Amino acid sequence: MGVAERKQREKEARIKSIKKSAGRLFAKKGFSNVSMAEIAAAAEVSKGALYLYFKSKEELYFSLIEPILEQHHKLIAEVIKNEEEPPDETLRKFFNYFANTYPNDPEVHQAYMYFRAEEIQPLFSEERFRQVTRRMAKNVQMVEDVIAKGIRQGIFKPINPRAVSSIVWSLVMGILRWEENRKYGGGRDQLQSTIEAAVNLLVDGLRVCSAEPDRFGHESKEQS
Amino acid sequence: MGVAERKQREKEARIKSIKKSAGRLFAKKGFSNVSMAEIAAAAEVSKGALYLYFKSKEELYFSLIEPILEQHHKLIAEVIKNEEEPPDETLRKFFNYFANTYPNDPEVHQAYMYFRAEEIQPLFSEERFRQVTRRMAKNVQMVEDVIAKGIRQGIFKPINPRAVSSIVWSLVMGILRWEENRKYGGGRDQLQSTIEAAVNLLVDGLRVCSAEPDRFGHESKEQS
Amino acid sequence: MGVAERKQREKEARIKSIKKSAGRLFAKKGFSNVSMAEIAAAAEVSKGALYLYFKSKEELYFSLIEPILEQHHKLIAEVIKNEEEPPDETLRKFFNYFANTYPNDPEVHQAYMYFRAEEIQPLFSEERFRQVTRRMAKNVQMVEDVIAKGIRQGIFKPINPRAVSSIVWSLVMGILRWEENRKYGGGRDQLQSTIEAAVNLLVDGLRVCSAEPDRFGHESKEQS
Amino acid sequence: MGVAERKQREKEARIKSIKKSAGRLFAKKGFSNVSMAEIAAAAEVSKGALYLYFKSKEELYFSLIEPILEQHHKLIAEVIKNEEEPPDETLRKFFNYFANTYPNDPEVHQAYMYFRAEEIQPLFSEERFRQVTRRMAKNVQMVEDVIAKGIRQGIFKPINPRAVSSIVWSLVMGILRWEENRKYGGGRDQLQSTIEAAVNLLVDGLRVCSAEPDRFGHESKEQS
DNA sequence: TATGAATGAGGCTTCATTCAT
DNA sequence: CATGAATGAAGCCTCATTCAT
Repeated sequence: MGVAERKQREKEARIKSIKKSAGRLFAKKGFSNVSMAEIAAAAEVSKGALYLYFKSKEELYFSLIEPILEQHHKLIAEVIKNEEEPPDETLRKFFNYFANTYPNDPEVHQAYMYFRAEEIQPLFSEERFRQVTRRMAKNVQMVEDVIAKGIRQGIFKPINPRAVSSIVWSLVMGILRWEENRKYGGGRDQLQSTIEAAVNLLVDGLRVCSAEPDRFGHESKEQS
Repeated sequence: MGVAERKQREKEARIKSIKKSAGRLFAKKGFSNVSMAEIAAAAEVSKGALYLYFKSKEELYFSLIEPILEQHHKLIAEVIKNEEEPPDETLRKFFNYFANTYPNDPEVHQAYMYFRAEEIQPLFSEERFRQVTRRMAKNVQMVEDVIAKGIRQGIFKPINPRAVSSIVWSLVMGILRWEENRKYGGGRDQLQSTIEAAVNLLVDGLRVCSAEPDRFGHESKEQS
Repeated sequence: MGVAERKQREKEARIKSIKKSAGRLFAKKGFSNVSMAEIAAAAEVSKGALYLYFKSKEELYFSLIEPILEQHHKLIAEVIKNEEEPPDETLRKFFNYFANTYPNDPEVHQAYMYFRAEEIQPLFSEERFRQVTRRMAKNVQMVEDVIAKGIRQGIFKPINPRAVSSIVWSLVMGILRWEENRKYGGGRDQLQSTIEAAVNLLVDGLRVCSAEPDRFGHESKEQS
Repeated sequence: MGVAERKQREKEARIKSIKKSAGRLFAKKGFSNVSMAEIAAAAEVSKGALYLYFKSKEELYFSLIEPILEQHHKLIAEVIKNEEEPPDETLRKFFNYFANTYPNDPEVHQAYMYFRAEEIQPLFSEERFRQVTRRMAKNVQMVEDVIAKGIRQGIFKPINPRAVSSIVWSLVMGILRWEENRKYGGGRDQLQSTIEAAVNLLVDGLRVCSAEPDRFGHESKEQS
């Protein structure tokens, strides 16, 4: 029994190690520029071992993408269900979610960011591809809902919520990518502060900029 | 002489054709998923001809990246030198620059977007790589200067200009990518409107949100 | 012009050389036991060159099988159209066809003999597979027709022509294989004489033999 | 003791099961297209267990071939020793032996049919290879002896007995293969009837046929 | 004794690059 | 200059075999 458990643990550790290495590499160099041999070497397993756990390179990639999409979905769903919460707060949480989870698993997040429809589609089975895009679409929809709620509540200006959702996702993904490049270039890690600045700008931009002086004072406190 | 000139013209046309085809393909499928044979076929030249004009696949890629960086640099330099122009207007122009030029040459812009330090570095000579990153750094610096000017002029809130510059670039790059994926997925092309919405949000977010009602009225006109 | 022609000739020579080597190897070791690297080495070309002329290993194999099937078909068709010719003579020609052509191109014939439905099917496209089996069926049919004619003419005993066709093909293929094995084992080449003996036995066995009614009656009892 | 016996029995059952599965698979797909994993799964043992009983894949294959050769040898020896029996009857028995035993164990017989000198030699140790070929040669010799006896007895025409032996073996092997392919193609199983038709034809062809001298003369001219 | 995870050699195929024409 | 056939390294994947348990 103890043996079986240990084996199970070891197996899981191995899978995790492979995923970690693969995620790092995919994130660093993109899907096609990473060879299975490279991944195997990074994970310190044999080439063959990769295929013990993942049917193919695509499967491995997918196994990295999929849980992130799932995770995002859940997170946002959770937040959105909180009807009490002001939408700007929700947005802040959304951004912070990335700022907080990204550093724990940057590689995997990046592999997701690196998802490019036109590059990936020919490599994946149609079903897999659709599965990913559908999930992504849902995630976008949820942000859209937050924005729409804000508009209904009169907190946000009446802007096309779908456009804002695109902007929000573009902004987050863009920043993650940007900061990663910066870090790689030797710059300091400023993900947290950049994300924070971004969400502040965004929320300020979205907000119905009030006429009352004290409102402004209140806002400037938040932004500082 | 006339012959020599014609030959020269033909040569240039050929190079242009190759670049166009290569740009389109790189943008569509990424660097590694495009073969030289594909590019040659698209440009209607022989594989060998590619190597007459470009030392390698990397060189060809670089030849696409480089002028864009140069172009960006010049454009922003131009704008920035216009000391009279309000910085928010400058930002608007910056975003519009992408919205306007991208559709003309989406391939090349995208090839630039795909430039990711860690992916590209192993493919390029160290010198080339440094050249590109240096150029990019300059571009970032120029946006930073615009923001700084806005802050000095009291038009923008006092936010770390470097952070804002990162955000601006992240946002633009993120949107281009995002919209490309959306387009590929069969969605309508909404690059123009998304960019416009984004810059409006950004400028509103940056602006010192005034207490005067009419200022607000003025702003909302711009945004609508 | 001369250059183009020479190139064409060289190309054809190369293809022929590849086919020759491939045929020899397939015949010797079967489809799956031969590697493309082996074929390339035997043909003294690079691995890549194989793919200049053949899309895949299967395609190469098919290119060896197909013309033989075609050839057989034509030959038998020709013979059969000769309505004047006694069927036993036709059979003799059929056997001699193999005895005569096999030594010129033993490898290719063997690659054909080596065709095994269950081994090949999973490796080939459904269409290719059907194409081959259909052609084979036609070839069998033609021999059947010869036998049927002989029976109608009263030259052959009334035996199920389809069974005889199977036997004829089995016999020819069996002998080619058998003799090849013998030759490989160091034995003398006796293909010609074996084939001749076989066809003599076969024709004698088929022929309405005895003049005496009761002898025939006796035989037919045995055969029924 | 009882335990030891049971273990022994279990072990033998296991070996038998492995051989059965392996034979079936080899027959269906050929030597190289069958993986050890496949065999293990079919036999419901672990991959490792295969190597407990067989040193290698080749050894396993050999263990299937060898007893058949042995069996053939014994059977024919038995038959031949029956000096009383008319040789045509012996031939009939020989053919029937295949027709009767093949369906019980088609896999193993086929694995034997696939034995082709040039394919197998590189896979086996020299000693093993020689062992198999020697055994086969003996088998051929025995058929030859039957034919020779028939000729001596005046029952068969005076034809080269060695040639006839080759033909007999070629015919049997050819038919087994042919019928297997037919069956795979969806056709009805006609092994029994085909074998019977074949032996009838063969015996008729071999037999000193006509009562009239000139008929025989005519024939013998053809055959010589 | 039995297992099956792990290994790594080797198979098919693609493709950047060269070079004879 | 231009071509495209040829090369061979490298990529993905399979599988016979081993070995720790």
